[in-house]
Amino acid sequence: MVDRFIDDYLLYLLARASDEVSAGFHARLKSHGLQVAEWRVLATLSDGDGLRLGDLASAALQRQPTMTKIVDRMERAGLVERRSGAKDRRQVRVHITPSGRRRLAAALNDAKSHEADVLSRYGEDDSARLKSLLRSLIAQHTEDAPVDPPVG
Amino acid sequence: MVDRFIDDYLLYLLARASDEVSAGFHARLKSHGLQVAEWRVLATLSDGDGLRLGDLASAALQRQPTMTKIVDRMERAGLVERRSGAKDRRQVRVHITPSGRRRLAAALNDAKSHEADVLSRYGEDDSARLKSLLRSLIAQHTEDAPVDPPVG
DNA sequence: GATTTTTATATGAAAAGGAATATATTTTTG
DNA sequence: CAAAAATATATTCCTTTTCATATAAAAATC
Repeated sequence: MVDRFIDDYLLYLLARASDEVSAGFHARLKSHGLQVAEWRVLATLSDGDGLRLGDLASAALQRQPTMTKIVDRMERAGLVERRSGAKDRRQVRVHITPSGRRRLAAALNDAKSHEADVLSRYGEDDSARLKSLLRSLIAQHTEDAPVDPPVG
Repeated sequence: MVDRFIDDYLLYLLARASDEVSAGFHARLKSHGLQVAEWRVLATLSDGDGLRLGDLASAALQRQPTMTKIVDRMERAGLVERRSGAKDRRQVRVHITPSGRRRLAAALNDAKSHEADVLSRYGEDDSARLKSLLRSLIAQHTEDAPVDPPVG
């Protein structure tokens, strides 16, 4: 059981940690009437001047056609709005609405207290180390789009 | 951009790290004709005497009704089989087949080299620390099903 | 500057996932 | 031991996602 490859496999540990640690908060989100991706959309749009739909998709860890539909839903719900802003008329900039902002505020409180609770088991050092390692993993795979990817 | 709450939010860092780090390997899986959950099923069943469907579901980070359908598919594909083993006749034990084992072996090679590649940027220390922190997060949220959950 | 290529978003059909519940079996309780 | 509660898996219906591709606009090329 403990000697299976997968139990020490980085990708599995990451997925499982994400899954288990998030479960409680994601249940809270549901009670706010938000899906996980919708929460990420609101949190991403909270400041700044809107985001292009494609950028929003990658920020929320979704594919572009999925984000089109998420924004459709959220627009219907009045949480965000599309503005055909820029000079490039293909682009759609998505903005958070006042109603979206209110919804976000509620979820944000839960997010903060949940995170504090999770990290309360760790000291400053370990908390910082954990986040730093995660950030480094993200950076490693974001910056470079390798011409000849190592394993494929 | 860097000062948004979400960019320093543990749950987002975990999800994003998992997503980005896994992307390359998951693409490889697809070329082996495997979905992520299917790969986890095979890797989980690789040793031992089969697993109950429900245990398999949580090992593969899926819900039980989803796992029922995954096992349906994989059984049709000849990768696993259901055996109505135990004394408890409600239980279904899922076993990997020789064909499933062959498919697993191919994916396993990719998994190992991919992980080695990801971790090659880190020393022994950081690699161990990362895995240890992840394991600790998992343990924290697995062991205890708190009677009165902190945030909900 | 017309044609080709690339980029951004949308659409549509099919696959997958999720919540609630059904079914079958076992365990518990009185 | 009969009735009730609990457990394991399956099923149904509905929502969401995915893949491939369409559409529209900009950029690049000749």
